[in-house]
Amino acid sequence: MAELKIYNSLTKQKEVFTPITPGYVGMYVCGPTVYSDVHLGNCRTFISFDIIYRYFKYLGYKVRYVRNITDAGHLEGDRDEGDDKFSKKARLEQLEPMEIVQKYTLGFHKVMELFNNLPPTIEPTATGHISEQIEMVKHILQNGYAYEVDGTVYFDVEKYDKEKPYGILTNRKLEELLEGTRTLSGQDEKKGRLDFALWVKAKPEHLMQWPSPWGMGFPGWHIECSAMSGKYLGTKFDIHGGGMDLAATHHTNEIAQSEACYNVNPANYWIHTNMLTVNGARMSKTAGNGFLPGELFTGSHPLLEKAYAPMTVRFFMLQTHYRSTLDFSNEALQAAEKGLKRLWEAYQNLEQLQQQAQELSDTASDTETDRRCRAFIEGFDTSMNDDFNTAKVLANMFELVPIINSFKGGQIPLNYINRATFDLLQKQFSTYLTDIFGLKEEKVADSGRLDSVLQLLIQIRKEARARKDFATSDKIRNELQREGILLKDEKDGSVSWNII
RNA sequence: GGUCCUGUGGCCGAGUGGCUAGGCAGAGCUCUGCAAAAGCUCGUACAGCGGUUCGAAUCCGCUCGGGACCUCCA
Repeated sequence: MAELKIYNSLTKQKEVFTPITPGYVGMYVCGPTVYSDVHLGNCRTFISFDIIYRYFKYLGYKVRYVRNITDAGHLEGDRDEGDDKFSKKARLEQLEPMEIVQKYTLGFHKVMELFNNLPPTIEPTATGHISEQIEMVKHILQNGYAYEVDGTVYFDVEKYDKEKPYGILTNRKLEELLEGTRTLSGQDEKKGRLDFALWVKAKPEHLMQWPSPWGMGFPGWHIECSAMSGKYLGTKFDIHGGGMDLAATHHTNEIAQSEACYNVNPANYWIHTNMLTVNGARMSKTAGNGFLPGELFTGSHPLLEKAYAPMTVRFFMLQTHYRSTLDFSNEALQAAEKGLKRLWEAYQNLEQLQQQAQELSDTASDTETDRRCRAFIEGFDTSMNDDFNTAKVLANMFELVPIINSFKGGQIPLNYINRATFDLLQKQFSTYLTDIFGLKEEKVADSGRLDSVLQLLIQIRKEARARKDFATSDKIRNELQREGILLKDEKDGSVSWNII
């Protein structure tokens, strides 16, 4: 197996991936908070990790992929008068908090399915792991890195930092962080300005609360990921992932919690995906510039000129490396749409050539073409092994497209390559497109009946052309085109059609 | 203010110290009754200024521009 290199945010360099247990990968990815619809930026992260998950499987690893659902009430701000997100939204919509959770969890799953993301192998919820979180808080208290104030438990960042660097993930010193912290309004029961809550005391009217050794309350912002990753992957596992925005606080605190509790950094490799931007600014819930997947698929967003299919968006994302920002625009999306279409046509051409390829011999009649094809195909794995460089794989695929199309169109004889090369080409083209990149062809509804109707029209047109009645033949083609159906006269005299 | 990232041809975007990614758009040609599709050919880009080097878009420094994080957010 070739070496896979992954950029590790912890060490700021690419490292060869070595699993803790040979043949197995444990991966934890921070999932969504289900109090509103996921926007496209969220989707980008989950699509990126879906590709990573799929690639590990392709490499033959058995992967345990854990992605949580955050459904426990977290404070809005760093003050105890803050409402929790779920009860706030619940009052707004006159629903129980768990109804909100259910609604948006289902919505999230639906979106993931539309993007053809594979489900994680375990999808734990924070509310389902309250006791695990309480246990972990107890441990941290016992180890002396936390303190309780009137039913709320805080993590003692300054004490922790004396023994282990707190800002290790984002390369920051405690003094710098302290300077950057804003002065908080209201009375502050925390000892240190950077201290964060592990457990929060709930007011009586608070809708989501659970009993604990410190009274009724709910878990803090970061403890759920620590508790659930520890439970399902062990206190030390291979990969922890999430969006870059989580590194500075959420992941920094996760590391501190695990170190304080188990004396380990939970993950060997930290992978952070970059942000999706709109007009150069980050897409986010609070900025209000978020695109909802639904708005994209229907084209109902004011900034969109038309609707884009889920697979177009997925492909669009694959054209950029996961650690680069990606800017969202109509032009870029339209380019992606056309590019993907071209890829699918080459893919179909390859399938059609299969019959002909049966007769290929073991020797290629043009070793140069054969060699080039092999080099491009072998480049797929090489590029993926270099920190999952999907953009480079696609570039190689596009290099192969004119070659494949020329086999089909007859510009290049198929026997320029040998049988083994053809088989490899077809196998890898298909594997990458569908299994690793997770792309699928958009279905045309009721194509069976439509096809027989079209075959009739194609036949009539053919007869018209035979007697040089081009007025009739062009009328058929033009009228169909107006209805969104494109006829193509192939080289061999046959006629094919597709939906524009 | 602090910590980082980034600036590539009309647009989107890979990228290794030397062998000019790729996509979209555009131009010409071939094929075609005409189209469409497909194929072929074409643009020699790397913010600016210095430096290191035989050689830099790629390394270093400075300047200018853009962005992220430091506050819930993938």
